[in-house]
Amino acid sequence: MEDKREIMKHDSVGAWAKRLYFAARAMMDSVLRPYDLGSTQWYVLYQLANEGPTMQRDVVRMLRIERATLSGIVSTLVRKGLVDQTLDSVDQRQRMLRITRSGRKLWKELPDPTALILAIAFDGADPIELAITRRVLQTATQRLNEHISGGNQA
Amino acid sequence: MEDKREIMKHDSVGAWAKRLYFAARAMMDSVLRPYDLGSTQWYVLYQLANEGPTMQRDVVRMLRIERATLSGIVSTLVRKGLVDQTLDSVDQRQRMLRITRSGRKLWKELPDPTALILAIAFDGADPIELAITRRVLQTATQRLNEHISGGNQA
DNA sequence: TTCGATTCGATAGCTACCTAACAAATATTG
DNA sequence: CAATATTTGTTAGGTAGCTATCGAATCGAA
Repeated sequence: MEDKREIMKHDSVGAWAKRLYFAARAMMDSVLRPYDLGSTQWYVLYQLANEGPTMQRDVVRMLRIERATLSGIVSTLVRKGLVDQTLDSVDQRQRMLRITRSGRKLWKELPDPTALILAIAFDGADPIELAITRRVLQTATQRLNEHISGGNQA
Repeated sequence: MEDKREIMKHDSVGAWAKRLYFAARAMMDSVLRPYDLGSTQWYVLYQLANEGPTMQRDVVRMLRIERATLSGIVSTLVRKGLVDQTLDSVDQRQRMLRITRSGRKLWKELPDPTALILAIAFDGADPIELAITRRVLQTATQRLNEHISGGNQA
């Protein structure tokens, strides 16, 4: 009764990609839990703390998530008082996101969970093998994405 | 303004693992959408159709998800009439899951989305590179998981 | 200039994951 | 045997993703 299939079969690359993603998420969540922050909330804060005020729609592009997803995350951050969201004066459709004072204060206390994950997961790994892995994953991802857009549009 | 960080930095292995997982999920979802089934629901059906009735807690182990997560998925499948859930006669804590007649009927119409994903993503890829990739991902996952259990318990 | 298309954000409703807390059943142990 | 511990499943509440749809603002083109 051994385990067989998660996303895709057996112990395929796909199954391991999923497991790595979940392990990394678990680590990130456990680092951020004391601060009551989710992982994507952290990314938004990172952006605003390091690059300054950003249009909401640019954050969508950078994080590669849907507008609707970010909309919820932003409203959570606003509710917590970490971010504020104002109408852009030129284009009234767009919203400008800006970290608040208390957001910046929290940000200063925060560890960088991504650095920790990188260190634990890949420290000492062979750079060549890492490069191969990256390329294999990237190629597979591209193929799937092309198939989805191609198949649905043509 | 290029994209920087998803889970972990830049175009790290971790970031690509996440992207591959989401691309595969998107493909799986799009194949299953006409049948009104989610990906994990499909895995549960797969198990019950191919291995026969299974204890709920064994499904938890095989799918590597939390009891609470499966609980919700099972109740969805029961609501749809695809699976039934009965008390075990010996151990009244446990529930036995069994595919229903209409579940089996649906199962016969269903394509295998995992085969499709494997074909699109990895067909023609170098087996050696795939093996390397699998090993890199596996090692990284193990390291993260060890760190989580180790760090929290010791 | 007006009418239609596009863009941006919000909302509703869904899947899939998680933790925490609880109740019931069973196992263990003093 | 009784008290305690463990196992199993559910519920509540949270995060993170998605699609579909809507309304408001803006842009373009006839």
